[in-house]
Amino acid sequence: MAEELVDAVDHSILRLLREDGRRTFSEMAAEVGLSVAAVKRRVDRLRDVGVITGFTVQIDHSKLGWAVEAFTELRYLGTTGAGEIVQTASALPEVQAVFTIAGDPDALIWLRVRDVNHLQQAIERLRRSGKVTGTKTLMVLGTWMRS
Amino acid sequence: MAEELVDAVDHSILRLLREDGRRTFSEMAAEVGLSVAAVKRRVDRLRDVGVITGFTVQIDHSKLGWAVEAFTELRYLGTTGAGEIVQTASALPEVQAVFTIAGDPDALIWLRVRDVNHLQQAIERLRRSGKVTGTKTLMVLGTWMRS
DNA sequence: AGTGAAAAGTAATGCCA
DNA sequence: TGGCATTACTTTTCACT
Repeated sequence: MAEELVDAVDHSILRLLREDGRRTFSEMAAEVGLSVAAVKRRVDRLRDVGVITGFTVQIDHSKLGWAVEAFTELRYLGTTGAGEIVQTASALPEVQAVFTIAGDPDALIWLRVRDVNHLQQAIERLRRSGKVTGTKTLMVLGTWMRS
Repeated sequence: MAEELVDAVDHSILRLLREDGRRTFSEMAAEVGLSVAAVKRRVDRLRDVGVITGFTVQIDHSKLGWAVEAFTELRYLGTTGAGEIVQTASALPEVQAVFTIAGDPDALIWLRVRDVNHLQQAIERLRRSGKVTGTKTLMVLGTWMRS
């Protein structure tokens, strides 16, 4: 058995950074009971090994006028590869995420749009952008996300 | 027409923070051509008006041993309210997000689990946790997320 | 709204246990 | 790996435009 990649202190640091990605090293150091330098070294290491892939801001998109969310299940021609699905779908600015799926459907697309009219346009562009054979769209009424 | 909540400079700042949520004010100030104090004031304001809801770290969960993702579509008894759906589903630690849906299904649950065995356990707990009448699970093979 | 400068706090680095 | 001390930056605040 190899040494574990992430110990309990690392998990505490990750939890603190999930709650507030701009927490200072000194604040985290006080919480986990290490020095500032030790915490920085752990965070640097977590980035190096790829556990931490980045930091980002959380945005309320409805306040920016993109109030409607939906998921679209896509079915593709049997010859279509996962890479091709991601490439064509992610080209649309309305596409927030692309999940390729085992079985039926072939992909699940997370869309964020201004309104229902905009949703229709986005779905139509999705349909035309690849070898899409069918779609089913789920309109999101409410969202809860962890953290 | 009211004054716009977010102008072009704010959008630039948001883009910079989406790319790296720990960017310094001085770095952003240089990018957008304002003083450090002006950028800080805008970020503070974006938080105050609720456009920015927080900052967080992006994590590669597969490196932490949670390698499997899935979406489960849930159908509930007709009497079940959206609040109840979110409350019961979000109680499971495997649940990453809950989307309540217009029509059929009633909810879409984003799950993150260690392995397929763990997925089965999570789905069984979901089924028993509320007035669930049916489920359909989509296994995620690959994920692409914007930014 | 924005600027510039001072004060306080934080990050980054090197050296030693 | 972690602690400590030093230096360089960054954040924060405030008076002024």
